Amino acid sequence: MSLPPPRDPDALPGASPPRATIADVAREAGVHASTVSRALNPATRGMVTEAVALRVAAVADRLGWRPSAVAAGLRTRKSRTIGILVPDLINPIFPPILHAVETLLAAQGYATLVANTDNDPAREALLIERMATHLVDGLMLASAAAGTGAISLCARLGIPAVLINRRMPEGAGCAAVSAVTNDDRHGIGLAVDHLVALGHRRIAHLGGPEGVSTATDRLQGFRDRLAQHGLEPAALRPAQAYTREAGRAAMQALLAEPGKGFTAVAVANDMLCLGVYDAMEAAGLRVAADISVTGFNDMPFVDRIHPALTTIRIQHDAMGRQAAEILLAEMADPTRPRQNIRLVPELVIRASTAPPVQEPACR
Amino acid sequence: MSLPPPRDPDALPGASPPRATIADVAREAGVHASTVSRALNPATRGMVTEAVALRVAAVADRLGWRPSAVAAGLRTRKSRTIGILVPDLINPIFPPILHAVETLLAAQGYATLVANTDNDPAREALLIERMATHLVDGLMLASAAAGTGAISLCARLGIPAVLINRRMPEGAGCAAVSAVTNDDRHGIGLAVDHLVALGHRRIAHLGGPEGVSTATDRLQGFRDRLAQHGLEPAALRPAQAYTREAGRAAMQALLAEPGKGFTAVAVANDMLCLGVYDAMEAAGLRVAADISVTGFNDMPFVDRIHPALTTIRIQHDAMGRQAAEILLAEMADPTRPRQNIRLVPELVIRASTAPPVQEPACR
DNA sequence: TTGTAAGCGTTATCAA
DNA sequence: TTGATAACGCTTACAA
Repeated sequence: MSLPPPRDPDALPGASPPRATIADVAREAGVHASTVSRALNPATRGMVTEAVALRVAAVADRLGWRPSAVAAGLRTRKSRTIGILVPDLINPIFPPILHAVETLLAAQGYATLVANTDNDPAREALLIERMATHLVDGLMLASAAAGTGAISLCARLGIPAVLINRRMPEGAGCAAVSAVTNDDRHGIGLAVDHLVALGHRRIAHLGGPEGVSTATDRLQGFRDRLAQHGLEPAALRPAQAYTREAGRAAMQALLAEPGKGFTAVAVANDMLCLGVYDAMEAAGLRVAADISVTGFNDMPFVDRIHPALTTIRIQHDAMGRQAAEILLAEMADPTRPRQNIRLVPELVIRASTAPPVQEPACR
Repeated sequence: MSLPPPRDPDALPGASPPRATIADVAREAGVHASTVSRALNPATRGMVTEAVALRVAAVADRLGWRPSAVAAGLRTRKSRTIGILVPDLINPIFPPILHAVETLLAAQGYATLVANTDNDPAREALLIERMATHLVDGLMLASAAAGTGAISLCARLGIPAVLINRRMPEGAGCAAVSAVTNDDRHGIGLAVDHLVALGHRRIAHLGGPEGVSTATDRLQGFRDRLAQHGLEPAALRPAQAYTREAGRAAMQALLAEPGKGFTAVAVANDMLCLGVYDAMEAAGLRVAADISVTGFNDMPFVDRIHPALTTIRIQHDAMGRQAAEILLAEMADPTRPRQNIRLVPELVIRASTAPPVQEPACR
């Protein structure tokens, strides 16, 4: 690639020269604009003589021509842009997913538009509308809580969409949209198995916010696996959100419940666990020694918290990558059958779980 | 807002009805398209009679009209889109910045295009070109290593840009681009003061990758403050990158250096500290008890690692917000003087620092 | 293989 | 205040 032509030295700083257009290249190369378009577009290069293609490319290069995705998009109704909505970028499980998504899309020539919904359905709808305005070719929703209209909004707007780490409730039009999630039921089951194997019999569940599919699945998986061991939940409590603060509050409430002694708590996600640690510290209880704690996600650095968290490792990367691949495939062929991918999680045993004490520390 | 017209029940799934355009609205409302444009664009609404504005709005609403940012962008050469380049989304200091940026920009009606450079200058250049293709109105660079052509590329492309958490080296055309950074020299100085106050005299520095402005500034700040205390660095070592693994490797090297006993190490960032902890554990050394460690950034959850990290808290939010504000201001007025904002960091004392032992654990 | 011409949806300029 | 017209930069039937 050569440099663009030297700038007019008299130009105001900030006032850059007008970009070369296809018409400019056409004039310089002595061919028609449509020929330039064909020569410069990799998909249509074959329609043009090798010699012409070379000459046009050289001229384009010399003039510093850059394609205008905007002009092309107006004509083709495609922006080569994909939007991704996340509930909360601060939650460490999303950056790895976003990283995987962006990397895969960039390799395919797509730009990635990111927005935070902050768990606000109204904001989510607004952002989807805005993305539609920008003519995104597809949308990845890591934010759609079951029951909100995000998915039907996408359908109305004619935007292909896939869900990441969220899925539609069973039966509620599952087939309408593809989803890539963890096998949350299986995952929480691994935690239950581990706790039971350690000897725990009185196990509580600190769940995610109600209505979120990950929370629902993990709760259900918890109950089912416990039942398979012939046990009942010692206590159940949803957190208000997947935040450290909500985890602290929920754990405090759990500890305060009368007559609900438990020796272990299976928590719906790692972020909540940080709050659980906070609440236990405040209550003078030791993690593992007094109450065993399991997390979910194996988010970065939980191997370095104290005590290191026993948790369920999910496949962040695969999640982002697969969702992006499915979206691209469905964009290319809208009749393609929808997919419901469940990635298999794995148990990571660290130091936050131990055999139970004889007397429940919390009763 | 009312619903768009019901879809044709015979339409293929995925084949949504063509979106209403301004021309459609004009026909239905019995006015000319340009009038519709004026009525619907908040900036020009005043040019049109109240009655007409109302009628047009009603029709637009009924037809489910949405503006096409693409068409408008082609005409106005503005996309209402801002790009942000980050070196590594996985590094936890970036999500909060990105969150702040996206929130502020969304409130101003801008969409945010995100891309990862993975610290690769070639990739960075490519992504900037691609963003130019998408006609971004401005660019936020959290990735520009001093010396790479990113800034001059933006200038050539005529894209307003600001740096976040990075700045141009002194004298190297500082004035050309605004930057929002931490006062890194002051920040590392706080760590040095704290260690000296604890009684440390043999203090090492584990720095960031060479050529990165944060690394340069922190190194310089370390030396300067140490000199003010009448001390020499006990040892200096740059990490290859701001990663846990690079931190581990650099700490191993530091521990292996002959005759360089030190009782404390001021590390250039928290991520590196995780590796420092790893290396110390592997070497059978205790953080704080044997060697005190300070970090930089106060990234999420370092209060929960063991021992809790003494570090320098930076203003992530303010950084993203201010950078976005400056960018918007410079987009509005390109002649606006460039700004070089340095945010003031603060020392957070936790458990990774303690008075030195008499005999250096590492000599 | 190349040229012609129309059009994507919006906004800006000019005239009425 | 509103209407007519052109233009933004590119793609794509269709014609040559």
